[in-house]
Amino acid sequence: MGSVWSSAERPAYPHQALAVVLQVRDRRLHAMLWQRPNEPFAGAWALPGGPLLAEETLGASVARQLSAKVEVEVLGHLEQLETRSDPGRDPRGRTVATAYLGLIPSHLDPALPDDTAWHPVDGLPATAFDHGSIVRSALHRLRSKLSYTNVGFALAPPEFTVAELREVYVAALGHDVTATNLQRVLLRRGVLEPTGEQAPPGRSGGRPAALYRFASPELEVTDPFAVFRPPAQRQGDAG
Amino acid sequence: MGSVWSSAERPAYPHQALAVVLQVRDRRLHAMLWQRPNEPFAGAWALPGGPLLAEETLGASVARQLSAKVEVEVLGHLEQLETRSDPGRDPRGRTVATAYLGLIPSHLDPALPDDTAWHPVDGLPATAFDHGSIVRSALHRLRSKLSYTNVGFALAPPEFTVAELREVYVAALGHDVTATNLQRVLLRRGVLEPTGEQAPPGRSGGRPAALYRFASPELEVTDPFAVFRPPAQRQGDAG
DNA sequence: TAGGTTTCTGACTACCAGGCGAAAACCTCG
DNA sequence: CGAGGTTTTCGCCTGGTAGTCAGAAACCTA
Repeated sequence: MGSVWSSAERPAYPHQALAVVLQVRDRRLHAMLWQRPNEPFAGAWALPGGPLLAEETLGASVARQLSAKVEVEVLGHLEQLETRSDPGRDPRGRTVATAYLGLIPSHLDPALPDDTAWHPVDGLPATAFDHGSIVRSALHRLRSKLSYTNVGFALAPPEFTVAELREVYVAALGHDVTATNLQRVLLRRGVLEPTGEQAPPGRSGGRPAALYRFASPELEVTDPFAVFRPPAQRQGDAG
Repeated sequence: MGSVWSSAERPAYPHQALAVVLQVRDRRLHAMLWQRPNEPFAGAWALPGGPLLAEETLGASVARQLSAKVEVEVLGHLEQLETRSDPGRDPRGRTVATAYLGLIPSHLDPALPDDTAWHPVDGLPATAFDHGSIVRSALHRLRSKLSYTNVGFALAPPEFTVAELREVYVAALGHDVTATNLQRVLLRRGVLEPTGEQAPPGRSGGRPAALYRFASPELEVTDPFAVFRPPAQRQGDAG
């Protein structure tokens, strides 16, 4: 890197920004994919994305590419995931691709182009390139972060009942979660707070639910657990 | 991406693979840096790395670049960290860089080239490009992973006493850790196991310490905590 | 007003991390 | 050979947090 490289020694590669956009729809977690009309992988489903342009960062690029599919304003969260560099990942020629993870709150239903659709993440159709494996990486990242951060805010509407939030978590995590425990854990951590309002009484009766919101619309990590923490930081140390 | 791009529409960029190589040396966590002889940033310290070649993956590239500094065999762990794409990150022209995190066990002392040296991570010298911020990212990643994975195996010798392991953790985490708690936590999780042997009695007396090893030389994540886990996975549920 | 449905709250259990002190096992010195 | 010092190990206690369950609360419909 310190040396001066001739152009022969500094090969350059087209670089793509890809996005795994996830949303809970109809109680299931979906990924946004578009269907390729041409070879290679004609008919297969691919992640939205495209070339990194000369003057933009990868973050700006992925936002720009996504704006061709949905209004970027619907994205509740966007973070870099990983970079794929297998020389054979695109049969047309070498490209490097950096994937991002994007999340859309469940109450939105943005219009999509004709070639683009939502697919449940369990049971994806045939995918192009290495995009199937990238979606699995994104899934893993999301499920981990749901446990020790407040990313949930990016999947849930601005205000919600505990029952609604539970549906989001069940769909995203892929397994059952009890409403009682979800509420208590998130309240104790301080990531959830009551709005003071009540949801309109249900169609089928029952006690009206209280409304909650996420305390911070920023991503915060609640330390995984208190293991190996400096002694002074603990709380209940009177003796 | 589905369309065919002309070369004007598919700009290409030199791509670097960088490595943040960390090791605990003399009870402090150090990063491996080399000093740039030329502009830009002449005299400043930079991460080892270099250009991604035509037929290699980023992982292979970073290993190849590192082999110019140390024998790659000393690396106990290597994982992708993040990709930097700021168009202005290199004043000579745009490059994209993918950083990796590498770890070397504390009992090794590989020979380094003359321009390369270890620097304590708290108190780095002037760094080139965005490399200082990349080191901070690596630090954050390492410290998180020490809490909920067994990456410690990549920083510690193959066999060690609890006191020795404690020194590694104290250096890497940057704060104190009690030997008692460290031993109990790691044993309970099953990431540590006794070898059955004893360390040679100390120079200054004292009870000889038992030797331990990491149970698995593979990276394993011990679930951060049991939050939002499926009900059936719990153990002591008799009623 | 009675019965059904949904939500909320509190109590109980299990598990895990942190801290402390005593006991164990070794050394050196007198 | 015993006393004192040093280091490690082990057990006990505390506090915090997650999971489960049952009952109370609050609404609807009939």
